[in-house]
Amino acid sequence: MKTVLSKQQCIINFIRQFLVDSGYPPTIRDIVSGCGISSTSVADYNLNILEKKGYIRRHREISRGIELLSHNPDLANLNQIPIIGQIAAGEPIPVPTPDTWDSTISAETLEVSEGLIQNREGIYALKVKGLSMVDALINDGDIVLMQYVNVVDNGEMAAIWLKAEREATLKKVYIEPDYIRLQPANSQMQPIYVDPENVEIQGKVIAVIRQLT
Amino acid sequence: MKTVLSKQQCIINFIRQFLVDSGYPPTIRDIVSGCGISSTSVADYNLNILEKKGYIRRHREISRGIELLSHNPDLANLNQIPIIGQIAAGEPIPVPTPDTWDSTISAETLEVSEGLIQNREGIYALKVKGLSMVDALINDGDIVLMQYVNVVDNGEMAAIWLKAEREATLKKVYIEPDYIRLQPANSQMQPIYVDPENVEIQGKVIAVIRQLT
DNA sequence: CCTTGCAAAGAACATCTGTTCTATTTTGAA
DNA sequence: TTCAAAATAGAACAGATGTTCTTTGCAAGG
Repeated sequence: MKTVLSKQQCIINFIRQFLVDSGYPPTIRDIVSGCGISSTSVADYNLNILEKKGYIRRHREISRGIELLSHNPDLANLNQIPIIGQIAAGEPIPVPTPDTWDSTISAETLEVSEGLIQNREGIYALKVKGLSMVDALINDGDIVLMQYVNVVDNGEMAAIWLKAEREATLKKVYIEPDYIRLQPANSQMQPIYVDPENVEIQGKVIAVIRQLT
Repeated sequence: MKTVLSKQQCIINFIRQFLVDSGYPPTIRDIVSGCGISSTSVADYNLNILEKKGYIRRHREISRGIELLSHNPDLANLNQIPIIGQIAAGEPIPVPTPDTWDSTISAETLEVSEGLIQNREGIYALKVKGLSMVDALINDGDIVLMQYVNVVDNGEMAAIWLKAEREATLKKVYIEPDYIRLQPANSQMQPIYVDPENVEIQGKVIAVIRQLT
């Protein structure tokens, strides 16, 4: 199997990894050996192209003067999100209210990078139990990242508790004159319409994470 | 009158600031001029003390080999995964060539916590384009975390390239005596059976991440 | 076929940069 | 004060490292 990554992409990745590992940028010769390049001039050549394309900035005449422009890893921050329970059809959704928030103790937590949850408050996670959400493209065992809210904008995916049916589900919510339309995320499925009185919004979905073995 | 900041304190601050400003660590002579020190040997002398005290790590014989230890533990368990392209039915699975480079590669990366990818090698990510993977519970715009492999265990979800159909797809793969069974992740869907000759495995799916607004 | 331009190899070069050595000054305790 | 340790100066050295130049291979276009 031949090399899958193009030379320039390999260089970018290598610099990024080197930076994380070492705390300082690589030399041209580090890149040469790290990316299997044959000559320093080839690395130099490609670095110039990468600079022209805007991926890096080079500081001439300065050793290790390669600055990665795309991303500042220092800003990356991991957040511990509590997995406070599971969501399944026919079971109540265990949502923490702001006052009970602090006392919530959860066994599991999820590590999420800052990018997924941008400065948002009231984030928690639920584990999906059962196959009742497949129409929302959510499988058994998936983790849904949630944000605690009372109201949602039209079209946002939210955790809904249908009082009459005693059923929890994840759907896109559209508020229309006489009823609320719950649209599955799967475009091949039909929406369902429910009485606003019957709906209780428990939070909106920020992200879905499915981990396979 | 004495300087308020001790020399060593000044050095630490200078290194930190220099790193933020430049993206690479300072040389000893940068420190000399930045902290008003009179000789490189003095800077060297104090850097050694700082290393002994545990504030920095020095990499000998390496230019700019000064690593600030204070902020690094957070970075340790965060990984930058390159999003190297997109996967869609009817398009080749992106093996980045110089032309796909410009349009797709981007310096786009995904920050993933160590837990999601446990010490695995050859991890990359693809963005799913189109609705052709809904039977695998994967939506338009989802990110799939992939690992390069040639063979997969029975039941693992993998990126498949069907040569005859010229179609890329994500399915669970089961190798059976005379054919390969491709099972959608969605249990409501039927499997398809294909000739082993027609199948090219491009990598297996480690995780699916769907980010909603 | 020839030309042109991109990409790559390899080597030589200039200088950037950490290290080291010795001499000198300052500090702090006895 | 006196002396030893700590800290500072300055310079020279050796190795690390970016740059540049020439040559070569290859593919596209005329």
